[in-house]
Amino acid sequence: MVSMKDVALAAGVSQPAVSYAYNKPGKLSAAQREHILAVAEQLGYPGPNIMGRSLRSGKVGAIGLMVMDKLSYAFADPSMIALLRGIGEIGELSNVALTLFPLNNQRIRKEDGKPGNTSLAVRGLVDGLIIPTMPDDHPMVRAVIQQRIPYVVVDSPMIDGAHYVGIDDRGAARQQMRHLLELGHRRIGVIVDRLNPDNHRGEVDFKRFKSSTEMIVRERLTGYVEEAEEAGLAFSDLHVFEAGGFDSTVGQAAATSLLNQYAPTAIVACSDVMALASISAAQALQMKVPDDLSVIGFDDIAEAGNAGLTTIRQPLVEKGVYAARFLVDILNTPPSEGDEPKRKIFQTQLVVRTSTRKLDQP
Amino acid sequence: MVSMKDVALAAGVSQPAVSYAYNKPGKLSAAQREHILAVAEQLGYPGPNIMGRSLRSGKVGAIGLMVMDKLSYAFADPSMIALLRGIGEIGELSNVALTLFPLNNQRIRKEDGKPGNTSLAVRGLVDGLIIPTMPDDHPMVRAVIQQRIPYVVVDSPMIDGAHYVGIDDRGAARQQMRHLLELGHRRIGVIVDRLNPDNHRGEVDFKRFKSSTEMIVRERLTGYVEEAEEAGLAFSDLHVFEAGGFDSTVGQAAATSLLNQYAPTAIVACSDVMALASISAAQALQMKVPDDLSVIGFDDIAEAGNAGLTTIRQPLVEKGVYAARFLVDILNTPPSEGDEPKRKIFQTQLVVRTSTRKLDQP
DNA sequence: CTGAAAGCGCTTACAG
DNA sequence: CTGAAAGCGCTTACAG
Repeated sequence: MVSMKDVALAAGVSQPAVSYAYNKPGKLSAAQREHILAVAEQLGYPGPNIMGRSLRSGKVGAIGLMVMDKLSYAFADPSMIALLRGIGEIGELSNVALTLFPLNNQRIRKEDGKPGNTSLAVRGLVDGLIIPTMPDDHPMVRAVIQQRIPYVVVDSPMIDGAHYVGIDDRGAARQQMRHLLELGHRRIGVIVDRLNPDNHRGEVDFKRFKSSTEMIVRERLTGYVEEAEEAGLAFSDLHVFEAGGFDSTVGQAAATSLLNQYAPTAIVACSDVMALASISAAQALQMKVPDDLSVIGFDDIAEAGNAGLTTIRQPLVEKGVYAARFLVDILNTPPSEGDEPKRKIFQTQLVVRTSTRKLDQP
Repeated sequence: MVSMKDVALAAGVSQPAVSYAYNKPGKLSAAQREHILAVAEQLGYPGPNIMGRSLRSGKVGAIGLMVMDKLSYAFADPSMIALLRGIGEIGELSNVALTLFPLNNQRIRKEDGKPGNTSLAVRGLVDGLIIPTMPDDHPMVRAVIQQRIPYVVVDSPMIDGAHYVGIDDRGAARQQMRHLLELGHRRIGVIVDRLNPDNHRGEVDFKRFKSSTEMIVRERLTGYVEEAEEAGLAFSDLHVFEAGGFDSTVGQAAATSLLNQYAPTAIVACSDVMALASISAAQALQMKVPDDLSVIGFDDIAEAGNAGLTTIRQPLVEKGVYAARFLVDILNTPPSEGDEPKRKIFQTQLVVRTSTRKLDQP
């Protein structure tokens, strides 16, 4: 690998002169600069090495995205893809690379409290991080804060003083539930993806609901319960089922259990993926949507429109745009005392399609 | 930022001792090591900094993916997403991060040949690269080769001695065309996404076909032409239209022009996105698929199944798996003389659904 | 098992 | 405008 030293030697100048040729053209005469670059070209010198540069300057030129679970799951999740598209739009404006960190790769502080390898491989590889939808108090998030890596949270966790992009999850969830109640439904089932990252599947009792570490789902479920209570329904009337994951397969399993056990007339799902899985499950049981079952989702991903799914629209791509923009702003502006954290709470919107209908009076 | 030096000072040991505590436990007594790690913990030392480490060791712990065009386009492209899923599956096994480099961000060698900034920001940020579907002789690919960054090509360009993952594009394309010919179609239109990255749109003449820099599309088009010629049709009988991009919008525009100008009974598309766009265009013109128009795609993305699209299935995810596996192997095995480049050519398969049918005899 | 030295490639004060 | 020095944080021979 040819380095600045080699170029300097061949050009008959000092090594810093080569650095100036690339980074501070004003410090050199035009002739000197051209000579150096010509020699570099001839030697096949590829330009300043990022590692050397960033060790000195502290800047890398990449931003990172934390990914819970496996990377391959993330790329299978439409709402994550939408977020990535949004981040990508800003990333390219700002000329940075985007690095994805699957968290299940990272070695974290040992649980037993003994001194262990607390390494977070993020450090040094990126200038800042976007943290989307992590559980409360995840050790990785603690590590990021402790290392003072600049970061922006999308959706969760809500951290005091952190830059944040999200929506009013509880309010949107109430709107979801209200829609079904207004259509006359009272026997309503709920499908959530997961309340804790422990892959638990099945019916959710009050205790598990309250102990949830996933803020987004907990907030939505809280919204469902609040809205239902105003209509005279208790938590136990709702029949909440947890899929234990984010994909269609586990969603269908959860919905099948729910339908078999409680025969609801409507299902509220905490994501479109879960809602579409519920529709598949219903169809497999020879039920027609919306004639035999109303289903409402959350997100308004592209497939929702195709499938005629009634849902809550949230600006998935825009959230990525804002998160990336916030992060780039932070990185370009040295922090000073009294800085307010940047916050953006987007509006959501009920989109009524054909998967929900008025309950026939018996 | 607390560094090894600080930890060493506080622990009363040399700085290399701290390094050993993290990386070569055998070099220290257990007591010494525990003491150092305890002090590190107490100081909030986050572990060895990647930049410092990689400057010495030459290893980063991340692999990169080159992305033509904008990052946000890539995340909108189902076949790119599938590739990413495959790469993700291996990445997590090997405990590496995945960095995406949008090429339109990268500064490349000036076209005029004058000495310029030839920087490829990739260097130093990743240990190796996956290069998917780039034009022949792209300056970025040349830069990668010149800098001796380990890389694996997916689909294109075909480079002598390069590690490679792909399919038999020409053969698969012939199969596509053969399917329509066997159904009796003779007035056949072709929709390709793009033959050159110059955003040209419209009908493609023989000269443009031959000057294409996009190997994959060129190969497929060559397959169409070869197969058609065996059935007595010339290039000019095929009415090839170029969308000038990869998304549905430009695909619909191209298909609309094709349908209006030549009223074909069948369309061969070089991707499922283009095929589905063609179906939309046909429907907008009050044509029924397959009654008035047969359409065949390429890729077999998820939407193809839902839409009943006849297509060529290629293992999109598996290509990512192999590319990542190849790269990880290369990085873990020092290269030696006489190494054969790794190659994997996957089989493809015609999947007949409901978007194609036998041409009614007039 | 332990410590002091050298150096990875670079940038940035600093002195001429 | 130009050059020599220092140092970013780390790892790896090398000597004890």
